Amino acid sequence: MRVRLEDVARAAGVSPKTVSRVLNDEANVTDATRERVRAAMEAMDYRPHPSARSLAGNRSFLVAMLYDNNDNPASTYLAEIQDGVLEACDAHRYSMMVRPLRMRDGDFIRRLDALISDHHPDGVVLTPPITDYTPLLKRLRERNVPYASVSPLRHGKTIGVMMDEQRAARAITEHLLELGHRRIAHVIGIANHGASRWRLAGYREAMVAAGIPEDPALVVQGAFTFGSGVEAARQLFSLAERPTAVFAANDDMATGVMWAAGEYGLKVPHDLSVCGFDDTPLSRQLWPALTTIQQPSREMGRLAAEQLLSMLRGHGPAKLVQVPFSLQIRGSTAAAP
Amino acid sequence: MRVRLEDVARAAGVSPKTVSRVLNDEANVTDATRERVRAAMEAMDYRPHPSARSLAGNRSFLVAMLYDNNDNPASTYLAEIQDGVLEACDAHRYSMMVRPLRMRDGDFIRRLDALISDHHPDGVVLTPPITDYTPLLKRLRERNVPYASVSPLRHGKTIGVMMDEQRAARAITEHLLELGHRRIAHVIGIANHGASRWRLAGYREAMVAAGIPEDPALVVQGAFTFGSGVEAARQLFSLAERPTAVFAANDDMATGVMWAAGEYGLKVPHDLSVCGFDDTPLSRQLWPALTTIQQPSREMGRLAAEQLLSMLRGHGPAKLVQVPFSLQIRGSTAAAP
DNA sequence: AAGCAAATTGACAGCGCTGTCATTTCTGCC
DNA sequence: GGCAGAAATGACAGCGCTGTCAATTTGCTT
Repeated sequence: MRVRLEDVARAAGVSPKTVSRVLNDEANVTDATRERVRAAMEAMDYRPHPSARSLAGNRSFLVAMLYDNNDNPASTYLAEIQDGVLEACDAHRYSMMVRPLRMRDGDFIRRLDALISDHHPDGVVLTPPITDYTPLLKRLRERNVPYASVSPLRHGKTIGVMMDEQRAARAITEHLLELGHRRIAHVIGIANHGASRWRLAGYREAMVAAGIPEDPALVVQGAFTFGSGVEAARQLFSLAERPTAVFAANDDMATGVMWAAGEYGLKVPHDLSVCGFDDTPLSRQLWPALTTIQQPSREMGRLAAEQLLSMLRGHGPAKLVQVPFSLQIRGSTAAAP
Repeated sequence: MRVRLEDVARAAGVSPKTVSRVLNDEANVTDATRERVRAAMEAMDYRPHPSARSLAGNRSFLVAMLYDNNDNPASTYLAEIQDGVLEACDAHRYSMMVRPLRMRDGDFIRRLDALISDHHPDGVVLTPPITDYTPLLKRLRERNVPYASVSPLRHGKTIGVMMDEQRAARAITEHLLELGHRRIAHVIGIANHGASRWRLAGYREAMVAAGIPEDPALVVQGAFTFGSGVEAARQLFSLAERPTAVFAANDDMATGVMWAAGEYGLKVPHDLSVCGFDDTPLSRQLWPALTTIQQPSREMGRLAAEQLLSMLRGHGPAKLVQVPFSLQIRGSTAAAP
């Protein structure tokens, strides 16, 4: 038989309401009472019934994680964020549900409404690129559902987590410059994604600072996929004056660049330096291993959820926390030929 | 203000209980009444409150998907299954929660217990490799939680979904044999995973049928990762008598094999044919594209959940459904040199 | 047309919690 | 020591549904 709050109350010699107060960390309970109740809960292995809690308390203890599984970045990235969000939710005894939302499909606002009406999440975690989709943000505000974002494009009053991607991109470009490279190409990610913009901006910033005029032929469009990296690289390698280094906006594209280098008989890193962004597991498995920027995706998911939860629980003002990046220098970059 | 069941009842001129019956597709409601109630629900955009439903009805309308994020196969595989499970749950208005369970950690039974006590899932979907972990299955039965499995190792009374992986592996090996290959190597996946066993068995079956004696040097251990594929291939390419074809137990390892081929100056498919298993997005992006077995992961997730739900809803006996595979012949395999 | 079983519908309590507000118990202070 | 005000605790209703069982209606027989 299930242990109920009432049973705990009887065991601890207090009223059910007091047990409820302890359960919810409310004020106005003496330490002695609190301790007694805690002990009773522990002893009886009491587990509050989430449905009863949410029915009576008018909150769901549910966080929904929204992602776009159409236009999405690498699925390992999302999987890691998901793990992080889950960890934070678990820690605070919230449950989490995941929700794919295809923004290209027209009905996503209806699907969002259905999610809210059907499940009443207390809050929502947004992942790129839907962190930046204005109609969606608007609807969430209208419906009064708090949200936290992972790597949002705008940093206004948004809460969540971000990394200084522009500075990271600048750092990795500077690494190439220090190795003596001058003709450094950049492969852009999907247009309009914040990640693409920042990384391009960081690349440009470093080049300008080094006094190298921009060569438009060296900046080519990709789409975050391996295949788009291959395409972009073929374009670059067909140039009369080839680049000696390529900075791709993510690891998948960088891998594509390395693949294409093989096709053109270019040895990495001897003839061509390549670097990426994200530090996916793949990047370490390549040979040579890929120089890249480590982005702590799992941790970012955790922190975003943590901010959301601290807001939901009224623990002071939540903010947009910044996580550090780290430049992982590996075998794919070397001195310019 | 929220529309409640009572409001619908008033609008339809029936008792709340009757609306409840319609909501739950129960018997003993005349078609006329049912229709009237349905119309009222529709008109008022009624959404039942899940917590109230589960509190009163003693069921949660929740399905948990369990996976091992430690020892896991490619995360895209899990992501696809997750999408499929979600689709099925949505269709039947169940909610879904995901649950990583690291079987290498000792506390996974405790974590499973916590999941059950905290969230009361009505059922559980198991993904490889935890489909086969006996203590876990035992605990689920003890706790009386129904489950469905994706690609379970044992096919006893388990419900869920499977593919005839052995026959698929045999088919792809036969494809290599038809191309004239005799020295065909196999890279095994993580030991004990059902996938590894079946694929090895299918390979052997085809070789035996073709009358080719097994050369133990051609069967090497891998671990489903790109890196392990590279390692395995290096081992194979160092052999005095190299294989002319390699069948790797999944696409990631096959990609590793192709990578290593580049290191050894072997042109795929001219000098070496390579094939994989899974038909991951990556396999199409490679050049040459990878010959592989298409496994409908998303569909498998959906079907497994569908079986579970039909069992939960008492819609006849659920079973272990089988999905077809399809051999995707692409550029990475060609006639033996 | 009466009579009976089966089908349909409804009344009501209660699932396990929390919100509201009343009550009791502590403080500090003159 | 007595009193006001704050802090701690408790009583009780009710969140939105469903299970149980009783009441009513329907369909069928004879």
